[in-house]
Amino acid sequence: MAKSSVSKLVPKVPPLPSVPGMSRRQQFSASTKKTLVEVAERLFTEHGYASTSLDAIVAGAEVTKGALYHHFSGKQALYEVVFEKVEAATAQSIDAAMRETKDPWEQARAGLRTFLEAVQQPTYRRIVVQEGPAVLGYQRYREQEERSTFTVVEDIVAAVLRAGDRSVDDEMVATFARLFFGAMSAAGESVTEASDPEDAAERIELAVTYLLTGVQTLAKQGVKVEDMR
Amino acid sequence: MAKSSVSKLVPKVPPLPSVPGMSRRQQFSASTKKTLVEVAERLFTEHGYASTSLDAIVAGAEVTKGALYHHFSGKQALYEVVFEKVEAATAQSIDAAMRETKDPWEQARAGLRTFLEAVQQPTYRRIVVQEGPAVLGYQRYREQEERSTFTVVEDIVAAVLRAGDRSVDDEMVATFARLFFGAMSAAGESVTEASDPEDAAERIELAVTYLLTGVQTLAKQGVKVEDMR
DNA sequence: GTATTGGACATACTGACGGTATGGCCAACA
DNA sequence: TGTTGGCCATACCGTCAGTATGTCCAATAC
Repeated sequence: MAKSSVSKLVPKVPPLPSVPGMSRRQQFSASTKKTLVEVAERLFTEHGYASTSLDAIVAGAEVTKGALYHHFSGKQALYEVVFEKVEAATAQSIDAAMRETKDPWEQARAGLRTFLEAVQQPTYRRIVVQEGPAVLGYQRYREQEERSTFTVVEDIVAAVLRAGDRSVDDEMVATFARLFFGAMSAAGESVTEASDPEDAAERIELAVTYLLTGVQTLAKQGVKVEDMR
Repeated sequence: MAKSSVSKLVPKVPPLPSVPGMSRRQQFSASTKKTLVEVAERLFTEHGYASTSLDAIVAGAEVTKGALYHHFSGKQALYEVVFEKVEAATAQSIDAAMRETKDPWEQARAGLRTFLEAVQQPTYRRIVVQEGPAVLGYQRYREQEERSTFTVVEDIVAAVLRAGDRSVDDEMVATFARLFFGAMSAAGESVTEASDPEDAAERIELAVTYLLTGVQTLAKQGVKVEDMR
C-alpha cells in the first residue's frame, strides 16, 4: 500500500489558460475548486443532496476530501455555492431576455416566459426549488433568492403593477411579487411533470395572461389596490 | 447490565379506553404506533427531517428501534405517515370552514382564508411545504397533495372560475389551481417570516382580492380564458 | 389446563458517511 | 539557498439509518 498517488504532480490540463495576475499555484487551486463545484452541481442535480456523498464528489473531481475541506467548510457550504451559481445564471438569463425590448408589458412577458423556461431546467428545479428550502433552511434560502432571481421578478411585477396603479407602495409590490414567484415555481414543477410539457406551458401562459389582463382592466377602470379594503 | 427493563410489563396507561373489536394486545400496539407518529411529528417540526434521529424519536416515545421498524419500514416511511396526517388535518379544516356558507364566492374567501392560516402553522409549513418535496421526492409529494389539500383548493378555484366562464375545461382549472396553490404556499412562508405577520396577511388578502376582482370583472365583460390566445 | 404460534417488541451489531486531525509537498518569496 | 505557508492527501472518529437475532407473552388450538 501507500503508493496510490504516484503521478500526483502531472497536471491534468498542462497548458491551463494562464490567467494574468494569478500565479500558477493559484490557478491550479482555482481549477480544483471550480471542478469541485461543477461536479457537485451535477451530482446534486442527479441524485439530490442527501443521496450525494462527499466521497462521490471528490472521486468525480479526482481529488480527496482534504481538498474539499480546504476550499469549503462542509457539505452544506458547498451546496450553497452551487445554489448561488445556479441562481445567478438564471437571473442573468432572465435579465438578458428582458433587455431585448423596451416596452414594459413586452418586458414582462419576455421575463416571465424566460422564468418559466428556467424553472423547468433540472438543475434549477432540483437545487433551487425542490431542495433549496430544506437544505439551506428557509431563512438562508430567502436571503439568497432576494439577491438574484426574486429581485428580477419583483422588478417585472413592479413595472406591470405601477403601469396601472402608481399608488402601490414597495411593500405591496413585494407581496404581489411573492405570490407570482410562488405561482411560477409551482407552474414550473407542473410543466415539467406533465405528460405533455409544451401543452402545459401553453396553458400556464394562457392563465397568467388572463390574470394579467384582469389587472390591466382594473387599472384602466382606475381601480386601485387600496380600493379592495 | 441486562436488567434495564425490569418493569416492562407495567402499562403506561392502565385503563386504556378499550376500543371494542380490538384485543388488548392490538390496542397496545396501536397505542405505540400512534405515539411514535406523534413524537415524530413534533420532532420533525422542531428540528427538521435530517436533524431528527430515529434514536431521538424512539426515546421520546419510550420504545426502541425494534418497535419503530416493526411498525414502519424506515425513517422516510414514518415521515410519510406524518405527512399524510398533517395534510389530512389541514384539508379537513379548510373543508369545514367552507361548509359554513353556501355562496360560492364566500366559500372561496373562507377557504382561502383558512388555507392562509393553515399554511402558517409551523407543522404544516415545515413538514409539507418546506421539507415535503425534498424528503418525499416531488413525485410522491404531488400524489399525496392531490389526495387532500390540493383537491380542496382545486374545488375552490373551479367554483370561482366557472362562475364567470363556464367554458373552461378541467385541465384549465387544474392549471389555475396549481398557480394559486403555489402562490398561497409562498404567501404562507412570507407571512410567517414577516416582522408583522398580521399586516403581511392583510396585504396578501388584499392582493388576492385584487386579482380575483380582476377575474370577476373579465367574467362580467364576457371575456373567456380562451380569448387570450 | 397445556401446548403452540406469531405478533410485538428489545438488544446488539454493521456499514456508510460527514467531519477532523495530522502531516507532507512544493511554489513563491526572502 | 533556506524558509514558509498554501494546497492537498491519509487516516481516523462519531453519529446514525438500517439489520439480524432473540425474547416474551397474548391469543388460539387442542
